[in-house]
Amino acid sequence: MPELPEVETVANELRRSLLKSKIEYIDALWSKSFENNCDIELKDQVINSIDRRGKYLILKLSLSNLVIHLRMTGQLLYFENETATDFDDYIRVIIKLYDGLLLFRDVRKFGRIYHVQNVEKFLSHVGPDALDEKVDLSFFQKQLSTSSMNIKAFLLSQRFISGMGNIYTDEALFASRINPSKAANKLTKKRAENLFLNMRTILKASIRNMGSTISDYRDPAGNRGTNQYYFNVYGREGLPCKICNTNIKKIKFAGRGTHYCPKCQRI
DNA sequence: CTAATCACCTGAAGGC
DNA sequence: TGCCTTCAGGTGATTA
Repeated sequence: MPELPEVETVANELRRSLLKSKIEYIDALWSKSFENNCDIELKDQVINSIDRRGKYLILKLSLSNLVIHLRMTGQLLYFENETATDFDDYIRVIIKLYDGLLLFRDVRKFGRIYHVQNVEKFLSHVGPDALDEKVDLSFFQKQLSTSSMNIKAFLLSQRFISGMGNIYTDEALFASRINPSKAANKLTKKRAENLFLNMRTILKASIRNMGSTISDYRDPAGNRGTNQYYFNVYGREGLPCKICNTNIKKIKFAGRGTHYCPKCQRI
């Protein structure tokens, strides 16, 4: 479900309500949804800051950290005091605060809340965030040059840079007129630069639109995003390309549904 | 190293 | 109505 812009929206929303809140207890209704990798007591720890790296949310506590990945259908729902109204069958973890309630709702049970001591170590396999200032054009080009993977799998892997998912990868490749099967290390300098700029523009625009809601995504207040109204290829199979009028194609590629314009994105 | 497939889960949608 | 298949904003392990 959520990619970088959606997780960023969740982080921004949580910062309004969660900072300085103190944890009373955490109750995992579905045990796999909460992974405790750290012996430190959670009770009475204060949420000091909320960060994001790629699609991971990071709640920094007084002594340890909660790292959250929403995967496909995860949602964080916040209720001030105890006015929780949607305690449905899909609530997997209850994070009870002294002044509120944070519910982790997740239909497909893929999402996780990890309790960890060392975030850097825990996320050592994840590349820097796509919008991190240290990911500049030269860093991006250097990453591209290290891999012969196709560009779609490269962007989805999270290893080189993190935060791009299926939607924004398809959109960024279309905007850059790059075929998904192109090898990362074979992109021309010009195409690589285009991709870098389009990727950032598309991610930032979606953040301004509070993310994209296809079906499940909601922010902590239950709001939908509106960025789905601006897709150029995702979910537009059979519809005319907005540039050249050719029908947008959908194929299975890199294990995912992949949308592209066969004319604008020739191999 | 890359690429493909399965596994983890549930629900919605389409075909018959 | 119901059964069966396929698909879904993700990722990690395993196998070629």
